[in-house]
Amino acid sequence: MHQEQHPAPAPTRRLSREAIIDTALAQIDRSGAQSLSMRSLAQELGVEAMSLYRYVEGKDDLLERVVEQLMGDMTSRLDADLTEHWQGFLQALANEVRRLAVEHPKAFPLVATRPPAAPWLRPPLRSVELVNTFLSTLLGFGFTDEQAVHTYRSFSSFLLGQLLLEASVRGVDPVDTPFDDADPSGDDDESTLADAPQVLRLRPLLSEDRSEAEFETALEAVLDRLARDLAQ
Amino acid sequence: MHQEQHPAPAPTRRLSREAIIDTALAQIDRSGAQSLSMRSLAQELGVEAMSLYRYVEGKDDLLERVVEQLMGDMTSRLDADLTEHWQGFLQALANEVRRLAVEHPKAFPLVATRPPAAPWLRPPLRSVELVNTFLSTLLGFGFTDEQAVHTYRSFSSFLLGQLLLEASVRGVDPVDTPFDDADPSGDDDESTLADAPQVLRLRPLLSEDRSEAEFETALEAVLDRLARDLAQ
DNA sequence: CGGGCGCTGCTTACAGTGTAAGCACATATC
DNA sequence: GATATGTGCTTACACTGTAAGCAGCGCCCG
Repeated sequence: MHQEQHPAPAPTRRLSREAIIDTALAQIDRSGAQSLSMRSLAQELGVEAMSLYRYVEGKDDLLERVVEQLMGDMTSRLDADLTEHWQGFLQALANEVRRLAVEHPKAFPLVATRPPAAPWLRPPLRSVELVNTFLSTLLGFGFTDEQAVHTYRSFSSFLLGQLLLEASVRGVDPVDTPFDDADPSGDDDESTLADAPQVLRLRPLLSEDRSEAEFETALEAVLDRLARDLAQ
Repeated sequence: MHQEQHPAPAPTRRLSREAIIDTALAQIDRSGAQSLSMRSLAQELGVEAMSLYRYVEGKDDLLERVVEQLMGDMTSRLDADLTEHWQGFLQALANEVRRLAVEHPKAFPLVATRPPAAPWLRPPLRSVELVNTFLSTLLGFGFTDEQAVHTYRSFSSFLLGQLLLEASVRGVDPVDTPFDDADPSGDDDESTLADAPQVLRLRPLLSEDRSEAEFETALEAVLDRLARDLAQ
């Protein structure tokens, strides 16, 4: 029904919702969500801005679609990832969401901070299917309603805090060459840190990127905690 | 030095950085950071938009100042709040930041998600002084450098996840009268939830606002975990 | 006291944003 | 071939942040 009948009608002249969303995501990955405009997006698609409105309700809708695309087949990947204990499920979910944050650090803030469609959709778990999978999986493992919901809450805020911070670290462009940044005397850091001796002293330690290891251990801590809560 | 010499020169005609920042915060509290514009802010101050630029570098700078104002005297309040054990300090800090999130739910996303000035400033702890107080307090309690930094990391992502979610729940305007929202048949919720039976079933449970209690118990969990880490 | 000077707020202007409304043309159908 | 349908373009408007320069006031100094 929706098939093309021409052998090769035009190079890329044909617009499509998918292409728009993909290009939008690409542009966000490249230069951040802030600098995405309907016009720049249209230009990259070789098209005029208003043409996009045939496929998308507006910018908000577009961003929502991008988020939807990112959450994408996470649900299916998790269904396939059947494990024997709930810890395995949560671990798989955590890794899945983290992969998203690491692969799209500039886009992750969208997933994390866009106003959720419904009050029970807690970022960064933004798809109803996914939340449903979450709840029914846990219920399947014998959780009570309260336990499942409590776990959902704990887990989402764990993911949000951990990954939003990690994404924001990974999201900054390496434009700031950390050495030789002109201005060798009144360095921005030094001046601000004048009366913050501990920060100054611990700066190298604070700047280390331990995010992967920290994520793992924090995840284990959360799982431990949940196990303890369940046992009690 | 900065004294006024006139008895009463004009009603409010005198602009000031403080007044600008306060009004900006008020406007954000009222209608969200999204809808704050230099022009609307100027109008509320009975002034033209460009006048603001005498006191503020630009909009980004303004928002940064608002954040600064919010973090405000938190450091001093914490210094006064000397406690005997590090748990007390972290508890006081947590409550302080949570108070901020609860009192300014619409402004808190700024604190939480604005790109931090330095990589070692992890939202929502956005002031160098505060971070310095954090570190030196913990060091004062006998923490090693690594332990202090680790605690700083754990604690900031705990606060971020927990409070960003709480603020986003509290931040939505009660415009959505939950009943009688026209459109009685194809309700947005029902339609989306058609194939998410668990979400549909648990909706009341999911919509409950347990944020204060959850915050307390999550905080205790984090403190327990940290205590365990330290002992080992 | 007068003349400059600096500060304050205003005016104008421009480039950029999201998007509403209607037009032109290519395509698909009868 | 005529007509309907959709696709992309054009134009337009209200709004954003902000650069540049100007008008008037109060202050200080000669």
